[in-house]
Amino acid sequence: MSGNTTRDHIIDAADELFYRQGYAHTSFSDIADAVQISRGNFYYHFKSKGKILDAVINTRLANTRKMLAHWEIEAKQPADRIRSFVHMLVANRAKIKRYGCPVGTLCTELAKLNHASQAEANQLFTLFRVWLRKQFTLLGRKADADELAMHLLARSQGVATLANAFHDEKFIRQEVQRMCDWLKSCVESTQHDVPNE
Amino acid sequence: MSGNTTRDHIIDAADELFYRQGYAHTSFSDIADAVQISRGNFYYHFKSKGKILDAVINTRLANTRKMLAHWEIEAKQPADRIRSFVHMLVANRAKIKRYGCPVGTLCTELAKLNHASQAEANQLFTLFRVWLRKQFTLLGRKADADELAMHLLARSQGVATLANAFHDEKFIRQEVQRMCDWLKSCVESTQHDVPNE
DNA sequence: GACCGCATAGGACGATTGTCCTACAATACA
DNA sequence: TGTATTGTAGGACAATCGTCCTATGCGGTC
Repeated sequence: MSGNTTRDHIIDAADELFYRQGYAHTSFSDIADAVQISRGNFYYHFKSKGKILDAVINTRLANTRKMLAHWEIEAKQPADRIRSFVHMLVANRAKIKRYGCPVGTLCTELAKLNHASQAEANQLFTLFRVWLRKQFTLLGRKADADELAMHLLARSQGVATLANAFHDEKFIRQEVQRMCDWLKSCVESTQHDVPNE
Repeated sequence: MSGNTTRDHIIDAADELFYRQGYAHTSFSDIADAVQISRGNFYYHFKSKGKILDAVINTRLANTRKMLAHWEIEAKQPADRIRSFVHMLVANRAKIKRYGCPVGTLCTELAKLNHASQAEANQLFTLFRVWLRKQFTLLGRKADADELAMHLLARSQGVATLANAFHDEKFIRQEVQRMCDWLKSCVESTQHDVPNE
């Protein structure tokens, strides 16, 4: 994913392991084994485990920003952009089924640990929230854009949580269809309010 | 909550701590401090940490069954019963804001740990799922009762996750209102399909 | 009072954790 | 070739974990 320095390899391996096993349950030995590096040598690259977490979060933030920007370029219509967001659930359905949502599960875990990097992890949610809000505003729903953004964010979180618990990919497809229907009704009711364009 | 034997006190304390801090992050010392008991003495009551978890899950299952049965007695109309479920989010909003949903966060954590008690914890979800399905069936939505049950379950999970991440109680109220509106439209569309009663 | 079973206290145990330290290999520059 | 910088290996470390063991106290029953 990132560059090919040892530091980047550590971040990549930690990213994947944090996702699969959780942050607290992933030890230095786990990451060391994945990167094929000595455990003690870690502290040359990162001063503490928390610093690795911060680096992973920052990488995720950067990747998310790129993805959101890409969706804006790819689709001109805000409704299509929002569909890109919703469709992410389908695209990642196999991993979501096994490990849940990378953002949601990390934020949930850090909240329980009362970890110092909670706020930074929550920025991942904020990134999606602000972006969705922007799209709903463009849709002509300025007044309740944030509410709609949070609503959609919550629904995707719920889908990921249950798909993970019940190990059910079909449920993801089912709910994505529902979300698309809902989005359609959002657009239609807006077009009804606003006279022409 | 439960009886007043030492064993019950341990289960109660573990229940609360597992909820607040997570299972893995809660040590025997933590529980021992809460119950004011010697750490080593634990193994007289439970052979392993996993056994405590099982006991906690079984307690939660029993309490959930009681709660669901109570909701059925309290309300005759299935729509009102479902409203009881949705309203649970509002009733527990303070704790949900701080610690998320007790069921969702536990299942998510056990999935990451690949813990042996995953299936038992997921039974908590199943309990709600089956109960909701029953209510939607009574509402005359037999064909898609399970889909509607999962849909509502997912939405409450999403609400809990985001309310926790953003530390936002108002969002809970907002989404509960939306769910009630959705439920109303469910009932209305059903009455429209079925001629009379 | 002697005895027995339930309950508890406190500590030993091996393993694992995150952290830190020092010695060695490799590369670049003089 | 000699030297300095950068990266790596491997282990020591204190702390904490879940687990287990043994000694002690408390309650009844003969």
